[in-house]
Amino acid sequence: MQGAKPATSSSNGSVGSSSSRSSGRRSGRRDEGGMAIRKGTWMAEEDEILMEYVRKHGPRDWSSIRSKGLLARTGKSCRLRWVNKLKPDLKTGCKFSPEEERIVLDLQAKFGNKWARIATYLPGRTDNDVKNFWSTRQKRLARISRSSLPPRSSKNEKELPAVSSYEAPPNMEVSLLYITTLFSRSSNVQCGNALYVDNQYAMSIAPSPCNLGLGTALPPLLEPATEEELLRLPNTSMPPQPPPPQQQHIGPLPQPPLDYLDHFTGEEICFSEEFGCQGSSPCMQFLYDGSPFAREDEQPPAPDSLFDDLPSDLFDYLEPPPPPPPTSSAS
DNA sequence: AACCTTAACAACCGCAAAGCC
DNA sequence: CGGCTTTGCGGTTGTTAAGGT
Repeated sequence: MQGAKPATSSSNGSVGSSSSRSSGRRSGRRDEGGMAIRKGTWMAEEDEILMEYVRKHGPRDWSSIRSKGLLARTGKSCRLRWVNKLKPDLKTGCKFSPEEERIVLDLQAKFGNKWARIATYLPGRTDNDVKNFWSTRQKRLARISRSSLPPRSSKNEKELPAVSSYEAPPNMEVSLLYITTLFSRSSNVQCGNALYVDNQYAMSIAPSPCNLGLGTALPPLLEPATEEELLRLPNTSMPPQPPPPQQQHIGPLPQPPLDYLDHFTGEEICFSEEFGCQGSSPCMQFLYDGSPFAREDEQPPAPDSLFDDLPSDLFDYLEPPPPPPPTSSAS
C-alpha cells in the first residue's frame, strides 16, 4: 500500500491547492520582510527552483534561497525537501526490503532512535524514511500484540495498559509479540522469513544472527509448512526472502509441540541450553544471551527482574495451552 | 456507496550542535 | 568568549490512498 503522493502536486499543478485544504499549521505566514512563507506540500515548480539552486550553489546556505527571493520557503524547509525528496539516489516509492528491515531493527537496537545514524547504513534512505518505517512498524506490532490478548474476564476488570504504553526493554516488544501470539492464536504463520499474525505480515524473521534474536535464539514459532520453507530457516545460507502473498500461507497450521510451552512455564527446560545460549537463568534468558539487543553497556537483568517492567497482571490473560491433538499412534 | 481503519509518506516544530563573526 | 546564524536531528502531526466492513 503506497501512501499519499500529493507532494510535488505536479500532476495537477494547482498552486496552493493543497495549502488551501490544509490545516492552519500549514498555512503560510508573513515574515518581517513581507514575503509570505509558504508551507505545506511542495510544488513541482518549487522543486525545480530548489534543484537549480543546489546545482549552482551546492546544498548549503539554505536561508539565502528565501532572502534572494527564489522561494517563499524557509531555509529549513528547503533543506528538508532536498534531503528527503530531491537528493539524487534516493529510493523513493520503494518499500523497505527484508534486508533493510533487518538492518533497521539491528541498528535501532544498537543505537536507539538515532535515525540519521541508522540511515547512513541504508543507501538511498533518509532519516525520515527510517523514522517513518519504524513508527509504522511499532504501531503494527502494538496493534497485533493488543489484538492477540484474549478478552478480559470479569474478574480482571482493571485497566490493562496498552502494550506500547510503557517503557519496555529493548527486546520486550518482541517477547510480548512472541508470547501473545504463541499462546493465543492458531493463525500465526511463519512462512520463509516472514512471520504472519492473523494473516497479516508482522515482521521478518530473516536468517540472520541478529534479526530480533528470533532467527537464532528462538525456535521457529511454528513448523514450516513445507520442506522448501525449511530450507529458508535460520542457519542456512539462503538470503532473506520477501514476504509472499498472503494467500499462499492460509490454512491449517501445525500445533507446536506440547513441551514447547515448557520454555515459558517450566524451570527445568531452558532456552539457554537448548539453543546454545550462555548463562544459567531459566526461561527467557534467550532475550539477552546472544541477542543483538544485548548492548555492550548493558548487563542482562536478574532473571526475576525481567518481567518487573511489565504490568503484573499482563499474563493473567494467558490461557493454558490447548490440549495436544489426538494422535493416531501413541508412542 | 459510504464510512472506517491502516499504512505510508510528507512536512512541520522545537531543540541543540556546529560554525561564523 | 559570547552572540547570532545555520544546519541537523528527533518527535510529532497531517494527508491521502488502499483495503476492509
